[in-house]
Amino acid sequence: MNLETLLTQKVKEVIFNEFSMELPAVEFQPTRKDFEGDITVMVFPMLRHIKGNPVKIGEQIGAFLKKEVDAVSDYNVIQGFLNVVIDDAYYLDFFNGIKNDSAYGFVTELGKEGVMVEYSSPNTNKPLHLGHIRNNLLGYSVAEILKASGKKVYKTQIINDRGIHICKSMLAWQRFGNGETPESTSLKGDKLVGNYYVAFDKAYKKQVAQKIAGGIDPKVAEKEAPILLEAQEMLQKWEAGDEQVVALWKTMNGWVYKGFEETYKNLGVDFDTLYYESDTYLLGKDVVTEGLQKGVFYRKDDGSVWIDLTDEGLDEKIVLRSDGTAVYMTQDIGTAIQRIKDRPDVGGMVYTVGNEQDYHFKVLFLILKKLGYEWAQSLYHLSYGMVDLPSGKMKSREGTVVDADDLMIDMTRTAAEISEDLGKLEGYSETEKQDLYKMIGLGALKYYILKVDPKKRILFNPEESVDFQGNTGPFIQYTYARIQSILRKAEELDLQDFDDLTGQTGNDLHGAVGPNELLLGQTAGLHPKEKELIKQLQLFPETVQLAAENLSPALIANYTYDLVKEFNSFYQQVSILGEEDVEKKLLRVQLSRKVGEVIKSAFGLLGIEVPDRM
RNA sequence: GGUGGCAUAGCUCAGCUGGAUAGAGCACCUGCCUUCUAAGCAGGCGGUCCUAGGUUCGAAUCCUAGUGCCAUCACCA
Repeated sequence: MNLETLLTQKVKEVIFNEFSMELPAVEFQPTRKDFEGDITVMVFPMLRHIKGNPVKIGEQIGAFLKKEVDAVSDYNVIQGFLNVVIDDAYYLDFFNGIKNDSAYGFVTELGKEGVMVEYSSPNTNKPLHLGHIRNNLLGYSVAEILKASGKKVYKTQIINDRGIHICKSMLAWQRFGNGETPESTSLKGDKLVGNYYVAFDKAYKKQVAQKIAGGIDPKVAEKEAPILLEAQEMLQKWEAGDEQVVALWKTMNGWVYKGFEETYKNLGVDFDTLYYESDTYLLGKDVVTEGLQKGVFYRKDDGSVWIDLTDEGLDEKIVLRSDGTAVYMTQDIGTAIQRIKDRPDVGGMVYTVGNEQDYHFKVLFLILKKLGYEWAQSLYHLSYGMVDLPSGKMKSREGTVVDADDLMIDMTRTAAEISEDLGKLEGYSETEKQDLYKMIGLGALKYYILKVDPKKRILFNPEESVDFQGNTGPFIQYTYARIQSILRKAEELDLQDFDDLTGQTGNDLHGAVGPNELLLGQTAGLHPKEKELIKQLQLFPETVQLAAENLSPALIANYTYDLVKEFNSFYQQVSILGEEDVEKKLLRVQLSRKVGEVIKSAFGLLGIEVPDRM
């Protein structure tokens, strides 16, 4: 039984004995470092149910716990805080119970019901940028966390592969491209297409300026620029299935997909199923027609279809244009329904989309609820803050975006410079080194982004490089590498001694003392740092669950940082391999190994790899 | 204007369902590498938790109002 549950029972028991009162709950918190003890029982909240002096009540409870609970070795009361000292044996026992559990912290029996996590969902007219990186890292990580918490997860995205923005790039390429291809220019396909998106905007602005100079009203000029009209015409042709336009569209999208694939691969994210807007944009229409009959929607005189959400404190929202074409909302309705059809085991969905679309998703979920879909109540918008530059918002048309590929290259380069300065990679081949630099560079970037609460905006200053010291990815990777170094030496030193480190049964060196009784009979006790480490390890499973409930990788990042800080302090203060007492040495090596495993597991949830050396 | 989010050290951020003297990192200052990797450890400096009320034994945390920043309210996505 979990210690807190046991203590809760016992506290309730003593209160019932003394006051004939059934406490609804008992509150705990970890004891602050400045006081003696491990777990603190809060007496104040009990005063609502029973009358008395908090110090006295604390004393009564403390005495009872010490007498009745083996794990409680002592206690002290300060004000309304009952600090309980937990016996080393309890912690050792706990550690022995988890040390060989390779999936520690994870729920390995997945539930029947699946959850679909959507992320990335880019437009195919320009390359991915820093904003997409945050989106991708969050989506990937949340999917991994949900999986670890016991959910069956499908990663997906909706690729916005059609629309006027795509036509703009296509038209500009036709106009100014001279038949350029990724091959002929050695450019990534998404970059090439993105260039033409910018080229379109340039030409468009020029035309608008000319018209305004010619005395035309700016608003009219913006709508009537010839190149824009042409793009709109192209969209109509695309919708009509014009062969040439569709062929060009396929070609250019193909270039973009290849480029995206490379970026995703470098970033280390993946997907289980893909949805394309061009396949799904018509789906929602039928649903809207149905909803119209059911009275969920209504038609205005001009033929457009709307939903009235004023009862919910929202506005009216359009779901179909007067010309019968679909809007974004129409398509999202269709896509959601299609996904549940495709995967009947899916009971909920998580949409990883920036907070600028909060309203859109509020409306979408409401519509699906009103349409009577039960699963609509299990839809979540993982709404995250924008990534801003010191100059403000990133704008692709103005070229102020931080490109995803460039950023990854920069980070890798910085990691390489630092590593070379430190010069600890003797014996590594050039490819091994490059792999490591990338691992560290991306570790820094990913951690930097994921440690921040998703809903908060991030200010990214390209002038200041992401740190590699302190609360950073590389710091945690470094600690992992240190641990691996210890484990390598431990094996070299005395393989026999550490047999059970690798999970093999091996011969028991210590005669009657089995691994689960390690140190239990000893008087020496645990070093305070060892105890703190075990306590921190204890928190991992609940942290995974909490992160899953809150869809927050930041909780995992912060947990890992605390664990690693604790380990480094331990590492500095006690000798591991230099310890003479064999049992202590063995415990310390095992502790180190477990910390390493948890770092690896936790970072895996963030999509960050860990190195054996660095 | 309506709605939603955010506001904590010079900077970047933690602070779980209200609990003890509000914590980290960066930056700045001081120590520690002939001993398991110094991308580290130990310590110092640094706070009107946006403001004003309220609830409570107790508020950075909950409620109300205000201020500031951001987003959104399009037959855009």
